[in-house]
Amino acid sequence: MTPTAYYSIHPKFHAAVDCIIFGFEEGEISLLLLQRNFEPAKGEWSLAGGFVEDGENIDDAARRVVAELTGLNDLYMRQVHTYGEVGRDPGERVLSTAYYALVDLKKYDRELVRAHNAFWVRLPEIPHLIFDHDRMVADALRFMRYQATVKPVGINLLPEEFTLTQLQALYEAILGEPIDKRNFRKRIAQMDYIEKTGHIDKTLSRKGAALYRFNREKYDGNFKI
Amino acid sequence: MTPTAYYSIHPKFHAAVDCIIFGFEEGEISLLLLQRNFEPAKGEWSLAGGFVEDGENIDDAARRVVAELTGLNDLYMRQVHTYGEVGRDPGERVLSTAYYALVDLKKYDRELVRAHNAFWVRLPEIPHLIFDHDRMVADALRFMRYQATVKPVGINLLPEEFTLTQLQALYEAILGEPIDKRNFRKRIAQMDYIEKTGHIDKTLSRKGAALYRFNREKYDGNFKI
DNA sequence: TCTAAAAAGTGTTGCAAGTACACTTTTATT
DNA sequence: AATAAAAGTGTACTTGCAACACTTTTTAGA
Repeated sequence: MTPTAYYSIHPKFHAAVDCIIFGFEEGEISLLLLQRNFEPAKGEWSLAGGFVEDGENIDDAARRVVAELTGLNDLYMRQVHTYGEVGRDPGERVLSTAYYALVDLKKYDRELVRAHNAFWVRLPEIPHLIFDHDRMVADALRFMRYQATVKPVGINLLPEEFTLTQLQALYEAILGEPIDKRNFRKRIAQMDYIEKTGHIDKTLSRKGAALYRFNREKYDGNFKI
Repeated sequence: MTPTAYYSIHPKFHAAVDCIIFGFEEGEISLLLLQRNFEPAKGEWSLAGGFVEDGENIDDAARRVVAELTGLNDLYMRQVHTYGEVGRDPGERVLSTAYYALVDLKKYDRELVRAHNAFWVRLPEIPHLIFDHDRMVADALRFMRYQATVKPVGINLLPEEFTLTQLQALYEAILGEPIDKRNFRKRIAQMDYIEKTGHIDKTLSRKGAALYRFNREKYDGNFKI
């Protein structure tokens, strides 16, 4: 068999990425959903998705989809799972790889979102989605919550310098449950990669709150060996 | 745009599954590797792989690849990750989803393995593999080891009734490090889904060892709520 | 200037889980 | 009867996690 025949006897498929784009603002997590204005499933709610293009890495395709919709680059983005059931897209056979991303709701491009017929929906109010997108969201949420207990997921959602109160609000939003303030601060104190800057933020409190910063070098260093 | 056009303007790709098939016997984990007798990369070592076919779920494709090579069905098998770098397969663009499986080295079909030019290689002796297969193995191993700390990965590798010594040997092989016998037995005793059968195994020891059984109903029940 | 309000900040105790560690019991074999 | 080989067993220490409430600081407004 020639090299070309080795490949060509096998079928090809559309490869999609579906992005579970979580937005964070004021202690709440939202999910970016699109109302489809095309078939199949026109009018129904779906995740932000797109097709992988020729010459495009699959991770880059996911980044592109998020950027096209929100104008945001350089996000925290992770692959969740690949869904390859035969009938999952009733239109044609499509293999879809799900990614989740976390974006700052203060920074996204409102025009782009509106132009795509997209809307931010708070987690408890998520409607039923098309195809297997409900399952994708559930899988992504579980994966993100697990990761948040292990690594500093979502630090990119905070300003460069942030207070511990802000950080706690972020984690409470991600995990979906309240955290004890003293225990939280104890845990953060053990992480040498979250360091006090010496600056004080007075905008959110009368007393003033110490500002902290995420030190990526120290964080990466913890896993080098 | 017609529904068909919506799909057809996008490219299609070959979809592969690559299987990290771990075999267990006598306290050691091996990996099933193939020496490729076709281009590209003829003569080099690779994972067991195959292409997803029309009308075939991707999970089923992975099961089929393992079955074609070992004759074994109904294994513990989990999706690890999808690799979609543009140049990962130098022949053509192929998106590959990696799965890991755990099989019993006493049960596989030797003829099938030989016919496929495949060999079991013990973990420390794994050679360099083609493409990004080295990374796949590393990812799968990390994933399996994490899972083994959380759930009873690999119970299917043991006989229906097994001794705690056998179970410990399995976990030591998976995790790649020795485990304290007393601590291990304490941990197992807390798992109500691993239950004593009342039978005694005398083949492996003079004193005789109590036989245990994995109770799937009790295990699944632990996560129903 | 005194008071009230709002957010930041701070320790201790108990419990559970994990880890380190070594000897006794049982029985088949010689 | 002695030996060998594997099974089986308990305690003390450490560590991480969870529960829990008051004080400090400062500004805004009376």
